[in-house]
Amino acid sequence: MFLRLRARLAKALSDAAGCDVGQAEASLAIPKGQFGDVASSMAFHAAKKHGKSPAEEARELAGKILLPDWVDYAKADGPYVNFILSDAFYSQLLAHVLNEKERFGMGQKKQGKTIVEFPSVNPNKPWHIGHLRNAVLGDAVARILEFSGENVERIDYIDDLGLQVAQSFWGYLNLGKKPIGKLDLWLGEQYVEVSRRFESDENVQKQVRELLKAIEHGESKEAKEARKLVESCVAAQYETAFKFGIYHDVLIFESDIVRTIFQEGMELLKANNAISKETEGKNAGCWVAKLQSKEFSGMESPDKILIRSDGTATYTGKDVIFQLWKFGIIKSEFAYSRFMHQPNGHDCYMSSHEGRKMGFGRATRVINVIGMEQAYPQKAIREILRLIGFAKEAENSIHLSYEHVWLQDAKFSGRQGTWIGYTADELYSEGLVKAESKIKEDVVGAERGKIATAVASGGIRFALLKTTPEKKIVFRWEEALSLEGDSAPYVMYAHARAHKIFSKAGEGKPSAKDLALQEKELLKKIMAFDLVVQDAAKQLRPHLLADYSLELATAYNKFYNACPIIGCQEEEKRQMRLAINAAALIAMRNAMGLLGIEALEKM
RNA sequence: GGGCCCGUAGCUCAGUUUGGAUAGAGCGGCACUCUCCUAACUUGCACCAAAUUGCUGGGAGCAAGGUGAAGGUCGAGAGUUCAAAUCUCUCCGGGCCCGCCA
Repeated sequence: MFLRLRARLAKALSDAAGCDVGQAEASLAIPKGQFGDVASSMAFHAAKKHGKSPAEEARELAGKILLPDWVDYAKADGPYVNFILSDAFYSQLLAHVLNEKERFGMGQKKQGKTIVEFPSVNPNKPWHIGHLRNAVLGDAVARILEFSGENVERIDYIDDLGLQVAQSFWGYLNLGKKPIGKLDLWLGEQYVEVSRRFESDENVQKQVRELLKAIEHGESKEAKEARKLVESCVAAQYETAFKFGIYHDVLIFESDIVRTIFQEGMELLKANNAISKETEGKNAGCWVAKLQSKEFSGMESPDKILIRSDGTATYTGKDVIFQLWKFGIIKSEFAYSRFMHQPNGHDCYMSSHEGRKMGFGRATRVINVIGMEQAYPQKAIREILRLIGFAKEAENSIHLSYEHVWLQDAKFSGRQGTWIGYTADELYSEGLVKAESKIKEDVVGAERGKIATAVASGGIRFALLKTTPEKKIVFRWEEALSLEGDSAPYVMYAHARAHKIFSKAGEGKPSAKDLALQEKELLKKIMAFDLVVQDAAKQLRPHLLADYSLELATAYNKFYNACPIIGCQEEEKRQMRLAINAAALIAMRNAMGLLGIEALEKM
């Protein structure tokens, strides 16, 4: 509810200081330490305007300002104006939270649609820890945007025409081994072997190339068989995704892009003179886009090839067309069929040869969650959109980049198999074992399993989410699976405590009076939730919520220790504390939901 | 050659967009809170998770909870500003990108 409080204070402040509301709003913050509940640095700006000292100005502002009843009083501390919140405000806050419940912190419904594309893993290997970072980041961003009021569509791009898939398919056909166990893992392990053969044996190379060509011609027997293999592999990968609460709305296959929308897209680019066919030089015979903006000026050759001289599309070429489709610029439509029913109750669809038309795509904003090493091609896509006159779409093409997960000194390589031992499934199993060891012995059966899976999944998600995306993560088992300190279980535990009290004694009465320090601190944290959601949504940074949920849990634990709730002798105080407890419970649950951490009622 | 990202406590990281008061957490280490053992004493106190008996001294131990203290040239330097971890410039260290690969 901070946003509402801030708006009111900004109005009063700008009236008193005689300046802009926006500036007044920007000057308002929740300070740390004991400087007041809300603080403004407005006096610095106003003082300059009025030719006074900031301290003098602050004194004057504090005396003059017409305060809403949410504020008890304002005081000047040196050049700052600090506001002390009133019992009326805290009572309002409690009533608001208890009333809104799972809607507490939500933003207003917005127009338009945002597509979030993630994690787009090659369909010939299992997800490893690095892929999981992408998936968890994309998933959390999607949850946060949805909560903040946006209409979100989760898309996964399946590259079923790549060399990697052809290699794996060749191995599947020729190595004479039958798939055992989880298909994605089997394919991944086999791919390491095929890749070795591919590099050392020219004959294998030739066969793989031929196979790739056959796959690219959609009608061939090989193409159909390869597609089936790819679909099975993605289904296996999604078993992993579901363990971590990650779901999608639709899968778009590269082969369908080539078959259904590519032609129209290229015609559009040609018609807008965005691309041209080179007749001489090293790119002779290729269709290229000439990237002329400043960002590309330092490059040796700012021409981006979209169609090779042999007439096939480059990766970037297909990506450009795909991006055009995401914005609804291309009119050709995919056919869709159901891919699978997901454990969250929603069906996930896929583009396919046959099926019905559905309303996917046509977004107003597109967020591609892709590693930062792809910054350049992503920039090229934006530039090409701009070149053909879609400036707004270019502006709304967002590359949500993140750094990779590292193994001490090595990177993950599908080809070299350095991922073996670090799959998302293995991480999850280790997490389960670790979680099991912490659960009290008297918890048994289904309940025990439920706690263990929630802790393993939530713990790993949190470990990957708490760091800002642009920082690389060096993977260490102990840290990824840490259940102490800055971790999901810490938050989950605080929630379970609050729930226990709630289930025993109810939600009390939302009336605040004679608040203790710990009660105030907790209420102020609860108040800040909408601000954090707004920031996280605007900046596309889920780690802000990870931080917030830790602070909230800490504030709750301090409150819990300092203020007896159920056993409180004064009935009025008891009712108030129950209300604070219930409000904290709601705030914790909502924050956890945005991170994809299950809010258990018992641990 | 050009460009992007990172550098904050021993370790792992928030804070940098939007400049504002003493730079925040977690881990590890230290001292408590808690449990057990042991020796002596006996007055009060005990509310929510856990437990059903505890408290003080000595010893040992557990920790998804709490408390306290310790730990900092914010990579270096300069500039802008009333004010710089935050903005600008230069430099240092690390990573990544600039393919008719994917």
